[in-house]
Amino acid sequence: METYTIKDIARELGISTSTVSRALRGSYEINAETKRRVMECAERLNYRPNPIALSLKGSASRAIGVILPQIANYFFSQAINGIEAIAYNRGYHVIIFQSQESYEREVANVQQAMSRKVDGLLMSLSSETADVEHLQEVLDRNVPLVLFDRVSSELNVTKVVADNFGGAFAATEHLLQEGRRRIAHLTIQPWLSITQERLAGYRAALEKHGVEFDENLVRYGTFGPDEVGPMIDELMRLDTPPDAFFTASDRLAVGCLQALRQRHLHIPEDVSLIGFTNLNVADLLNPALSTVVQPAQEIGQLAAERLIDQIERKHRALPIETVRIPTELIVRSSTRTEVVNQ
Amino acid sequence: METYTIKDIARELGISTSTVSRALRGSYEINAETKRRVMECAERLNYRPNPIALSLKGSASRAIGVILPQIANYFFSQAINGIEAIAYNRGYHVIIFQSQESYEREVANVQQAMSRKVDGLLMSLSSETADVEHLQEVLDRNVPLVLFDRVSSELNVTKVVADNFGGAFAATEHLLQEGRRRIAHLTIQPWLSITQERLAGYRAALEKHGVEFDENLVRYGTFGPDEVGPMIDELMRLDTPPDAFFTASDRLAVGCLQALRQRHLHIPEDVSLIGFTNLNVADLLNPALSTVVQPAQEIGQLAAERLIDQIERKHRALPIETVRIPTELIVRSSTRTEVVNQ
DNA sequence: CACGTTCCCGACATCGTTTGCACAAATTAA
DNA sequence: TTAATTTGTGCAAACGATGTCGGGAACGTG
Repeated sequence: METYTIKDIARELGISTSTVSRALRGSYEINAETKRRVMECAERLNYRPNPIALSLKGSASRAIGVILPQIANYFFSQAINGIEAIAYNRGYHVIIFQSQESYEREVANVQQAMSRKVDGLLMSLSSETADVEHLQEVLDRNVPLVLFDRVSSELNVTKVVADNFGGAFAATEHLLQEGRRRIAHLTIQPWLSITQERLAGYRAALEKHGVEFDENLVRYGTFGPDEVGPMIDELMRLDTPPDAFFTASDRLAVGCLQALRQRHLHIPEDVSLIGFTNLNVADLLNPALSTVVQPAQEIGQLAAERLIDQIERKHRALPIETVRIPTELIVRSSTRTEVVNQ
Repeated sequence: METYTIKDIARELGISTSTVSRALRGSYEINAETKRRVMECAERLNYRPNPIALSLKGSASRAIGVILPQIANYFFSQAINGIEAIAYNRGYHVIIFQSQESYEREVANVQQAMSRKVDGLLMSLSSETADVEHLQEVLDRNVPLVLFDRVSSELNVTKVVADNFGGAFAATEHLLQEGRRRIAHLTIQPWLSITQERLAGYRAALEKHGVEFDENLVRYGTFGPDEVGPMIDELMRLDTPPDAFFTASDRLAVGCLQALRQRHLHIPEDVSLIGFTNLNVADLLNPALSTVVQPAQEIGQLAAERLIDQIERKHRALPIETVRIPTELIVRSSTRTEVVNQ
């Protein structure tokens, strides 16, 4: 099958390309009969407008760019599903870029997306991203931008996030109610919004229950597969070692579970463990992992909806707001000291 | 920051756009001094060529398209990582499309990718895809195409796959050596290449060990979350019910584990279970899941390498071949009848 | 009959870049 | 000195689609 252009239709019908163009987009100033013939011919040749040419002209590309740290991550892959679902329904294509947690690549991705003329951008910041100049440029160019999950307070745009404070508060309070007092918090880079909010929730719960905050129990990092173990060893060597772990990400929760088991620390007898995760096999783990679940798919959906709303009503600026979606605490064996039914 | 074009440079320097264009790409027919001035100016304005315009011209876009069933899948997300790594090293951008296991969307994705002028296409077929006409078109347009994992025998292109036969053979033989005789095989759509190869490996192992093949023990399907349970009930009601399950995908392995546990069937005492999966938490499950591991990342890498080789040596056609990568059998508690050390 | 409208439609410029060709100036050869 | 060649540069077309003009035909109105 060839690719036909508006010219082929014009030649076939012996009319000009402008007429074809207008007929195709149903302009009122084209004769109904001409329109019909053009439509028929386009149908017959299986004509598809060339989006590249359209983009060159500066019109809408009906594509939205999604830039996020990495796809191989339960939270993000589910968020993408949410985004795709909405975008598809509203007639947009989704182009996905991974920053691989690298600032440099994030900047390159933004440039790619801009120069491929996406109609809008959906982003979750890389963990290396400290300044947001590259996003300021996006705004300067008047390209709609919505941030989700990993957002920046320096940017005045619509954001969609989970209720990180509430989730962390609930998790910590749950551990406290189970009688834990030395709760370690393993989390990611300190400058990320989600890190700060979760830490705040953790501290608030401690305070409410009269447990003193001990910064020795909080660890930040990227935590590759081999780093979790040593860090746990370090924590367990403290004068009063932790009796519970609250981790702030998927990878940390799994890495922590693995490391604790390798060290023959029993969960939840010796220490209990709760994660902030979207792992869909959390209940099949050994022991079943208590988690704070973030509605990843819903976050993706809402972010996509806001973005497309902005794209389509570009004239009348939509209000900028931060949408905060509740999280859910699911208690399983890894934090339950009573009899376990599984 | 504005976006500058070749015209701006030309105006700034009082020369023509053609000269700028040629200077930028280092044409031998441009004065060294002119070149230097152009380079300096481009540098100063932070000039970036507009890829859209380049694509319109029909030249390389330095982007490759990846079309696969879904991202939220351990195998595919790891494969994407492999693809990204290679593409990035060789200076290509990756544009990802999900077919969501829908033929219709796969076709739309192919069209999108073609009209966005990707330099090549990497694909894993949706489970609905029975004919490959839409891919024939890709070849007709002379766009390099490499298939991975879910491939079609009807297409004469380079393919990168796991050794599905060998993996299934090893898994089945392992179960037989553990004394199992009624091995159920839960698999996906029968027309997919991977399904057929795995089934063949399964049969070959049975045959080698003198166990008769019973087609009642083989089930095909898409298996949504609620379908695995009823199917297991059905199998367990057979005159001689299965004493082992061999599943052909990530989702099936997890779904099966969940369903078996809900039914209080003990693993591996009552039935044993082995999966064909890339689940990175397989060893943390309860019980730890034996698996045939496919080197997903390596498959992605090899596929990307082959594709880029083809793109860059388009003139001299590279040999078409099928690369088959060995799988690895990892035995864990879910199939081990002896004492379990986990 | 002259002029204004309306209705359809085509010519042409445009977006940013590459490229074939022409052409002037400078250099070399005869 | 004249002709031929080389060197460096600009003009214009092309890619596919849109949009601004403006023009021809048919009609109505004074």
